Amino acid sequence: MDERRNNLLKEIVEVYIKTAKPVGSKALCSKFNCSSATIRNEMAILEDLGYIEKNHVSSGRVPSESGYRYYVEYLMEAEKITGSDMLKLQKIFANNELELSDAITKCMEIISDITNYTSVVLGKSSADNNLLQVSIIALNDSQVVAVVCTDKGNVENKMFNLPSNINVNEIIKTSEIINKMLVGTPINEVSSRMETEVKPVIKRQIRQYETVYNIFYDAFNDFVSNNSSIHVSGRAKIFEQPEYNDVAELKRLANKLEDANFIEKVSQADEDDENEIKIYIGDESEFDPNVTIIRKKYHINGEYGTIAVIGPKRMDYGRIVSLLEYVDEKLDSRKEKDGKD
Amino acid sequence: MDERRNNLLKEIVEVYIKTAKPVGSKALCSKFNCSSATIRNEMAILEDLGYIEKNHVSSGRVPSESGYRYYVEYLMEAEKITGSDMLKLQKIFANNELELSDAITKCMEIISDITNYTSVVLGKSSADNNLLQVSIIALNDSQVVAVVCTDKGNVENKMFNLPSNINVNEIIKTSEIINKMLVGTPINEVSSRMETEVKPVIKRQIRQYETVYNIFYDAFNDFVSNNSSIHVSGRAKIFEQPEYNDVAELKRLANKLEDANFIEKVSQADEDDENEIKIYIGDESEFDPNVTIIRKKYHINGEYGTIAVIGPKRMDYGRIVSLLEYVDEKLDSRKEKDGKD
DNA sequence: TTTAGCACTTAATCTTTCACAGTGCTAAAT
DNA sequence: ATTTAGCACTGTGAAAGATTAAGTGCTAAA
Repeated sequence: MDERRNNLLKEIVEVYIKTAKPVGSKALCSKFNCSSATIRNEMAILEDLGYIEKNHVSSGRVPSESGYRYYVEYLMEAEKITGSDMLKLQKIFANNELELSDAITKCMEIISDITNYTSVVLGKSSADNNLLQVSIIALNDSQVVAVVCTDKGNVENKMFNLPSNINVNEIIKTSEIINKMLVGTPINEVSSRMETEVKPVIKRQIRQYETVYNIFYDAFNDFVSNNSSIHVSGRAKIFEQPEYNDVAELKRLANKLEDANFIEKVSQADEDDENEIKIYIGDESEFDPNVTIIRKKYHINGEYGTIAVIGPKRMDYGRIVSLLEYVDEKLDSRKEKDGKD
Repeated sequence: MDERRNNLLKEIVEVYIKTAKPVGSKALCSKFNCSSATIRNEMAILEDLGYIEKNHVSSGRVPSESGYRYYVEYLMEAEKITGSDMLKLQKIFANNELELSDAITKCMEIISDITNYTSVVLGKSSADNNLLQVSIIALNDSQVVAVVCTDKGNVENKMFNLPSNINVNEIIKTSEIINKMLVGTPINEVSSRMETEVKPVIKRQIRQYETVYNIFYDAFNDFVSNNSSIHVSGRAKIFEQPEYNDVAELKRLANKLEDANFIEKVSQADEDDENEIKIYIGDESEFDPNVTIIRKKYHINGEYGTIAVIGPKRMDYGRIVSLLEYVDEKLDSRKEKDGKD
């Protein structure tokens, strides 16, 4: 891959990103000061290398999946966020009242808005949270609410109907035992410590210990499973992209975006590096062969999360990366200012 | 409108609902034991009356908005829920573990699934709830969580950063005052009683009373505004309907279903009768001229809500009504069994 | 290596044709 | 007074061809 060939591929990818139309040899002559025939020769080589494709024998070229991959890896220039993009996001961070997690959501809404891609915020509050206390609020003789609170201020609650043979006081007594034993325990370890350490203790002190135990066990489990928030913005925005100018394709994607485990697939960022923006092109996304997902982990105040943008493979990589970088940077600086974590 | 004409309109509507294709005169001959010419004569009259329409001069007839209206008002027969439909919903109510509000959501998911329409559950927990207690949980010297709990077991929480000149104990003291004064107050009246009754009291007893007051005021306000849940099922299901076999129409609806205030428009059920299933056809829906919304209010355990189904105007009115009736009935019986409310 | 030239390919668009499903109207039949 | 048969007419939709535009690959010369 000599320099001209690299530049040619770069140009093809970028023109295609901009126009969504296959790129022909003529269109590139002027840029490279040579004839269309020369370009064609080079294109033939790029095609042999698998970086570009033809839709049919006489069509212009379109980047292939590995073409995009090569582009983001070696050709894409670090793009600075544009002034107007920055301006729109700045407004959000200017407002210090906004809680950080709301600020993230708002940012992604705006990104979705200005780019016509779909964006996702997945927040997982449970990680890095330690149990602060579990309290019992009695509604009446037969109903109680268990409220679980962590040291990071995340709260989750669950209501229970008590069987008639269980007294509210026993529940409260149990909660006191748990508080004494488990304060400070990482929230996702609480369940197992309940089983191994707490259960034997309350077995001795509480009459109907099985039922009582289950109430608390359920409440903690609920915490871990419920305490994640999901925000999808602009589900319909992505349909504005010209690749979805087709009923079948449109329905297919609409269904996928609706699918319950869509979030899961989009945000399997567990293995992502904490500090890196990752790009998953087409099949790499494991969500849909025709989209690209760009995502970044974040970590503020004991809330782990992922922000992600979903667009066509022909998405504006440079712009999205610059936008996500900006958001991330702003979050970092706010985090420091708040002085927590 | 003599009987034959009524039956004719009924048949046209029902055939069109089933086939989504304009209904011609020939297709109805056998059903009415007369020639197509006779049917045509009658059709011309129905068209003059505004109940049916033609797409073009030589097409079959399609019900008009007022045709559908007339149909649901006078012609539609009370349909009994079909066995297979019932079976699918029964599974949900068989599971007594499920909380009622979850059961509703599940039901609507299933309805969306089996009918290919979109469904919505809007729950408003705040109505009919009375304040049980507000508790303060201190995370550290500068952060507290206010937990508001109602007698129906609805809990909402909000975290606050304390300014350095405010002591946690003052917050706790305030919470005790509030609890003493306001227990049992309907949750949506709490804000105003805070202003008129509580504020003067804490003004005397608490130093930085303005800031402290605002914390609680905000927490209560949050309760009222946050304590509504929205579930939309099968946003993409409705696209399977043949009327959305067109990119522009599909995008239009996708955008509307995405729109933030879509829920609001769909569920403006305030003026609906508590016990009646209401049908809003086309423009009547105030959401979109090309859809019908069928909805029903529900009211269980201090949770007001609305369930709604959104489909094309050509939706299966009888079936949806029977499904919603069934769900409502089951909710009622569960409500009695639980013995609350 | 590059380029001009040319034959060839395909998609896309437009036009024409044609059958079909349906209508409205008239005049005869019941 | 209704109902019906018959017929001319109309818009749709699918199929078939014609035409154009964009772009390619290859060859041979520069």
